[in-house]
Amino acid sequence: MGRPKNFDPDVAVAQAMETFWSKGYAGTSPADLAEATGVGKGSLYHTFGSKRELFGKALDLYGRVGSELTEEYLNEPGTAKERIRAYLTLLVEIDLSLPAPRGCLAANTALELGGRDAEATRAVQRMTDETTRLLAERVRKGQREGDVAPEVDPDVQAHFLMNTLIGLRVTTRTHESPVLRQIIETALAGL
Amino acid sequence: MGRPKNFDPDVAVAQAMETFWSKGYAGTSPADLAEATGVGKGSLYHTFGSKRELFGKALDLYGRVGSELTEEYLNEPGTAKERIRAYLTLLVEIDLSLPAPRGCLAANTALELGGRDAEATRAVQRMTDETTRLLAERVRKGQREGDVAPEVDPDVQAHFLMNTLIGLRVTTRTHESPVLRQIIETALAGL
DNA sequence: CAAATTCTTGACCTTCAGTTCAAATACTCC
DNA sequence: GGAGTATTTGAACTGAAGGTCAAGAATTTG
Repeated sequence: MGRPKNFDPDVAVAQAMETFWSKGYAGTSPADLAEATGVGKGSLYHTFGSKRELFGKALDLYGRVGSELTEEYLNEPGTAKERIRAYLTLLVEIDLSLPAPRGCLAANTALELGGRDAEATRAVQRMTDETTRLLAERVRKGQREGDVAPEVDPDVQAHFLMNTLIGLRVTTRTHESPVLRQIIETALAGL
Repeated sequence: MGRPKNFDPDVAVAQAMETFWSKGYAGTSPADLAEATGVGKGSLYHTFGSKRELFGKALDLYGRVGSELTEEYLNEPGTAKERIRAYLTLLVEIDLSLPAPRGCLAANTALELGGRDAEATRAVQRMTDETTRLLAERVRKGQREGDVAPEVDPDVQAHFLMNTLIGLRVTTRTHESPVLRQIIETALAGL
């Protein structure tokens, strides 16, 4: 009953996510969000309550999409080293293909809101933990399949790779593809 | 001639640096800067021209202090691996000892202003390049002294370590000391 | 001391971020 | 069609960010 929405909230969240990703949380104004979604400011507030809540939804979406992509990509055929290399390379190349690299929304948020926004910090932590889990799982799979040495500690290795990944997505802001490839190759030496 | 300044601009820049470091560029208001420096807003504008220019000075100072610290710390007695371990550990522990970790001003700036502020991006790039250079030099020294294998490529290794360092200073926002130590240890395996 | 110069203070201005709201609009059910 | 409900729209509000400026205060030079 009542007037039907003339926009899809899920689509709007996705568009908001892109905007937050490119411009940061503080750097995105309600006017920006209205423009990005094609929805009036008032409507956005009516639907999402506040900028912060919309951002929360955007972060959640980012986490879901990211972990899906990670899982799929890591588990295509190949050795652990090959798949993790492909995964890291993919993320870097996507970012570099953009007019302006924007890194990882989670890492950006950790830096922008870390400490000052407990909930955002927790959300970021959940995402990194999830990715770390998937990496550790993939390393274990590699050990079962014999392409990763048994003395490697999957959890330690996963934390290390996650840290490298975060670094890469900052380094894309200032460095070019060849350097990034070398970093990836060096990081994979332990596998 | 004229009325003498009743504050030291260099000190004010240092205080501004701390504030930008903790709160980010956009998150720091002229009022914040006035409070942090104990200097009136008007005076700050009179001396530094604009918030952006003050930030530029703060970034420069950060670069100078950082590269000095890096050089000294890396070149105390010990093997390359020991000294680089000590250096990475130092930075992480300093950050963790703070009420709220604030990472690395350069990395924070790369994420906050990367793309949108060409000069800031260049400044950050200069700093990372400088640190990378110092790391590469230290690896070479290790090779001369026989504690680093000759087949290691110092430049590649330095880029890799720099990337790890950047990652660490984001990861401090969400993770605890033991995990960070493991990451450092894993990253040092190539030395 | 007067003149010239530079710095400080704090009020003031403009712009915009973030949000709210009243009125208008679109729909369903009876 | 009218009642009731939900959404849209854009105007309007509040507060603060970033910056400017006129007036006065502190100094050196003559």
